[in-house]
Amino acid sequence: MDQAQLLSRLQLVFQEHGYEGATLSKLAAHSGLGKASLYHHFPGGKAEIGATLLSGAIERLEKLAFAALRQNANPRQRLTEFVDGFATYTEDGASPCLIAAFSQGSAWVAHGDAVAEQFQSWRALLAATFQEAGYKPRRARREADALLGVLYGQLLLAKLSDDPGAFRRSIKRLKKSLLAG
Amino acid sequence: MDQAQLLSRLQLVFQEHGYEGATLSKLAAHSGLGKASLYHHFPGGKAEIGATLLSGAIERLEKLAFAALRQNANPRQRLTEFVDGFATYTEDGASPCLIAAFSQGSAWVAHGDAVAEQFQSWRALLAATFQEAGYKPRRARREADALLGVLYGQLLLAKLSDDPGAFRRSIKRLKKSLLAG
DNA sequence: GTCTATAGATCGATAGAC
DNA sequence: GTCTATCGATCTATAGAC
Repeated sequence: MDQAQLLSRLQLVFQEHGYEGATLSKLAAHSGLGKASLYHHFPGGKAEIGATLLSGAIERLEKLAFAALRQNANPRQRLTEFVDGFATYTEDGASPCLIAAFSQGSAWVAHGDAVAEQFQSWRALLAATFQEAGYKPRRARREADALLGVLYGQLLLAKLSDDPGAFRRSIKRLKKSLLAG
Repeated sequence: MDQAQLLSRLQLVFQEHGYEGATLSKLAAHSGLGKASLYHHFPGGKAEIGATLLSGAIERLEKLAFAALRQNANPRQRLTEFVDGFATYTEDGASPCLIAAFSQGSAWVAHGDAVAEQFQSWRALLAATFQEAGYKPRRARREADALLGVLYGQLLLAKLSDDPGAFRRSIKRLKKSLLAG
């Protein structure tokens, strides 16, 4: 099994149980490795596994979604590409995404600063793009917050309603309203 | 300390750490009671504490928010009252709300059916109200999903961005667009 | 109704064989 | 690089004094 596949299996455990609920026993069982093998790959134990997954998720979300906002296309085009990228990001099994799972309890204490900084940077980038699209600064920030809120909210909604299609439908809606508004 | 205050303190622990991360030691420490005392009040242990809090949260959300949708006012008026009620519900310290905290891991397995049924019922009620407001059935369901998604998403966003005001601002936005759209 | 003390299971983490 | 065996800490839950 290669590294990417191992990380993917470990990530599922964190997403399913949250950071504190993802015990080493569960991580070992779902990865097919013994506990000691996990410590061979991640000497820092559970905290290092979590940090590796979290930074990987941030990197992937940056590359798939937010990078589109830094390109040269017109602002509304960039925004719809961002939404598409976010949808792609969620397709590798990231139902309620890993970053949300890490926003609770001791995971937040351990890794929260890095997440919070990255998040604020993304938030500012998105607001700047709305501003380029013609919104005044204040309004642009609120549009950015609203868009982020919808994206995260729909992820949770898809799980609560046990309806994966709900997320895809809301993505289509979002793109339409972005192009229209 | 009365029962309501005890439940409120216990709820904070579940919201902070998620269901699996809310250990009896933390629950005892934050409630100011010993572990054995908790078992006196909740013979079923952690599972009963969780179930009590969850059904209380569902009841409160029904009463404060969704009940408004069952009244006789015109549909758009009911919808804005629903949004107001949802905002009120979140003010008793329910940052990312308890129901969201229970949507992970073993809490979902233990209490998920009750949550899922209640949630689908709420979702249908909200869709019906949008339908009364003039939307066709399909469109009404999507408006309902979008609204629920925004509400839940903004809760998470307020935590990630460490900006409680963001939620309040998005509520104002939502009401305006509901009245306009 | 609350406490201390503790049982038995499981936790994160390590040692050492292969 | 993976395993079994095991450590001390912490977990859920209980017993019994007050």
